[in-house]
Amino acid sequence: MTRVTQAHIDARTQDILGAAKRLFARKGVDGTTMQEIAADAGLSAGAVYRYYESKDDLLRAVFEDCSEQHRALFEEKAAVSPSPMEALTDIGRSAWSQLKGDGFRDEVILELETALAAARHPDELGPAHRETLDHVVEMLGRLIRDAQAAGQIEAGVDGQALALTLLACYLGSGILALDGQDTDVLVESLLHMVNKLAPVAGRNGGR
Amino acid sequence: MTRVTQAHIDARTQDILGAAKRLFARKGVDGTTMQEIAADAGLSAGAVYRYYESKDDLLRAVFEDCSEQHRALFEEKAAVSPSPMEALTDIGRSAWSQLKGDGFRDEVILELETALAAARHPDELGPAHRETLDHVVEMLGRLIRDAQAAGQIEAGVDGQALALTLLACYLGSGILALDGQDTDVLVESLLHMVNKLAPVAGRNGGR
Amino acid sequence: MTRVTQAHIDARTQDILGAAKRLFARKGVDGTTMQEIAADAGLSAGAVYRYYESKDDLLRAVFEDCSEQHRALFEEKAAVSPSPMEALTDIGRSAWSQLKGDGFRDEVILELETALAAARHPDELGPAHRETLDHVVEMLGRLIRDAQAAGQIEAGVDGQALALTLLACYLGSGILALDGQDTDVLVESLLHMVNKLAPVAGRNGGR
Amino acid sequence: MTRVTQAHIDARTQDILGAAKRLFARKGVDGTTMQEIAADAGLSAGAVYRYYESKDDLLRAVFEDCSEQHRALFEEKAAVSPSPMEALTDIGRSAWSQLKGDGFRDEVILELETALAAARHPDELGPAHRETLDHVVEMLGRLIRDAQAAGQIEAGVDGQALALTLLACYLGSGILALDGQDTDVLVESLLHMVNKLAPVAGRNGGR
DNA sequence: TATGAATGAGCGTTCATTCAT
DNA sequence: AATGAATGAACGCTCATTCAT
Repeated sequence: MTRVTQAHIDARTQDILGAAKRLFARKGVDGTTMQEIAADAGLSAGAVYRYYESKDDLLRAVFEDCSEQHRALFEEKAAVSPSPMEALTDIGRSAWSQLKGDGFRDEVILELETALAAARHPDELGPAHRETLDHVVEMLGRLIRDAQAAGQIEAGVDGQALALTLLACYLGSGILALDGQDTDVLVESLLHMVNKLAPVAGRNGGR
Repeated sequence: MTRVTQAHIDARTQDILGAAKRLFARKGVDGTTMQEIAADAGLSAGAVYRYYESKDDLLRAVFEDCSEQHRALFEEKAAVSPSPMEALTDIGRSAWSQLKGDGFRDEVILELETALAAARHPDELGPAHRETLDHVVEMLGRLIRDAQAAGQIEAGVDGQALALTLLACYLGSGILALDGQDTDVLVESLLHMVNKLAPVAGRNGGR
Repeated sequence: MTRVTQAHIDARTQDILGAAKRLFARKGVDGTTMQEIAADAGLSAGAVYRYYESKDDLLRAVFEDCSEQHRALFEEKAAVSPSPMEALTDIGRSAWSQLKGDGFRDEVILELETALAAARHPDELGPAHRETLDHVVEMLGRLIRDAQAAGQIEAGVDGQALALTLLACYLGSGILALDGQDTDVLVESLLHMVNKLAPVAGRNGGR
Repeated sequence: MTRVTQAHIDARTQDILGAAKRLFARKGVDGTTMQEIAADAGLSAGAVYRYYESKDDLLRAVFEDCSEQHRALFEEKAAVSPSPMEALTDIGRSAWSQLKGDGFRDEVILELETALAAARHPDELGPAHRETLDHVVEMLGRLIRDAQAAGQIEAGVDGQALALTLLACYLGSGILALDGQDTDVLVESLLHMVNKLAPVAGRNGGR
């Protein structure tokens, strides 16, 4: 009998989540009050608790959303490219270009917060965080193995290790980007190195 | 001729700083009370304020100390090696091996906290953080240029970009290490790639 | 000719009152939310306010209902018995037997709550509470005087005082029953004493 | 090295306990804020938490103190009297006379609150409350048995039941006293009945 | 210099009550 | 008449900081 639709509830939930992400990123989790989140979401203090049980619960939702975003970022590009190496290149360029986007600064900060929280609460948040990272590594690893099968990367290369390296580079780039460093040149440098991993014969190509 | 020597004061100051680093890393800055820091340092709550004006002041000192450590980590190894490439390799191996050390977990966490704090307070903490990173990049860049001069790395490589890449990789490895990922294979993979940057003639050897 | 009949309204009012009594008794007045009462009565949060102006208003109704119950408890039995002494005995046994009934636990608790509320708000709730007690005392007093007139209790006994004593004993038994004490032996002990109040001649019978 | 003695700490603890008892009794537990308790005890809001972990903890202490008081009330008089019957009489008169004392009103209210709390939280508070009551019953039972041995009360009387009856009467008198009823005549009425329990021969004297 | 009791502002959270639908 | 989302004041509690000793 209520006029309030599920869509409305979902919208509010997203409003709050968005406000929380924005504020947690900019002022820190402890530096953000529930009042502020509510106000930012256009609600009164108490109303937030209809949608999230507690600040902790909200924080968990933010972390989850964050992981989802990161997972999606790498997922999308994986399928479309014609060759594995091109896919790798595309993913790299697109991932790094996001780093410069205005809205992405908050995502990076939240990824760091997530990592910290996971490190401090290994039992509650650790598994989820690790799973997210594992997922990305796995996807990259698969791409690398494909590239090896296609003769675009030396067979001797440890695909898992390389995947980890690329991920580490991406995460670290986030930190550097936060600091205002120019990370555009960084991805080119990285891609250059990856290209050098092509088998010599293959690189020399059609001679 | 006070009874209290400067040495005593310095020792106390270090006690407090150490306690703060340990606790900030493990429980978070806001999750740590001044009481706890004092207790951990063997002092009463009020005594801390003789050494640090405020919690913020103490936090600043922790960040500074942290930066100092990172700077030193890369500095040491730079001088001793016979060839630039070997120096690079040494630095990489030693930096990454530290990541596995038990006590280093705290350092990594604090580095992330520092990065976050710098991102949130660009005016107060940003410059110091950026300077620390710049310092490392500069040092690595110098080494790379030396390696290029010595014919160990292609002349065409952008030294600055490569330095950034290596640093990003190191920072990201910290996050992965926090998560329990094996970062030993990572550094080998990275060094392998760097080695591939040697000029073709050089790599092809005596032909 | 509204669709909503008075019967419907009354039923709702009773639903709410019942829910409030149950919950107030079990969780305390402050420990019970209007939401809970509404839910227990099968209504939404806001609907309660159509029947009771406020929580305080509802509480007042609960107290009143409670007093009514107590009054009725003693009233019923008073009329039917053939002799005053038997009436007294009947009332005692029936009152005490109720104490053991499962549903009566809540009534006892609410009686205590009423007493407390009356003590704390002598002006608003005091008179009503006192009147209820007075009513019972008066009824018992009348019975006792009847018993004296019938030679079943010494003429010298202060009827008012004895009535108070019996009431006190009943109220106290509620507290003991709440604690799980066996109050069955209690009433027998009390009745035994009351019987001893018979005039010596009467007790000795025809001598 | 502190100037603050244990005596000072104890005094504060008592201040707070006293304030809590007073306020809990007069305004109810939920109607009393920690602020008020602190203010009444001459402290700031936060200071209370040095002495009591939480409001619940403080409430527990109030209940305990209350039980202690009740226990002591019956204990004292038990020893001094020459004959068991006289002891019983003394205890009765002294217990009831306290009921009229100004400061005792609060104690009675708190006893009711304790009973309610025990009824609602049987696992946490129930045992302690029951123990207190048992203690009093036991003491009265012993006195009654002594009186029986001394020929002052019929051997046929169930001592335990009589003890319970006396206690119930006392507890109920508290409620009546709260209501402003005159409980002085009540105790006399009760003692009169107890005296009637003397063996007939004894009461009739040597004949 | 060191202590630790005290302060008090501020936070997360609850819930009686309102009101648009 | 009924709903239930929203309000917002108020509470219990924490903790950085101060200061008498």
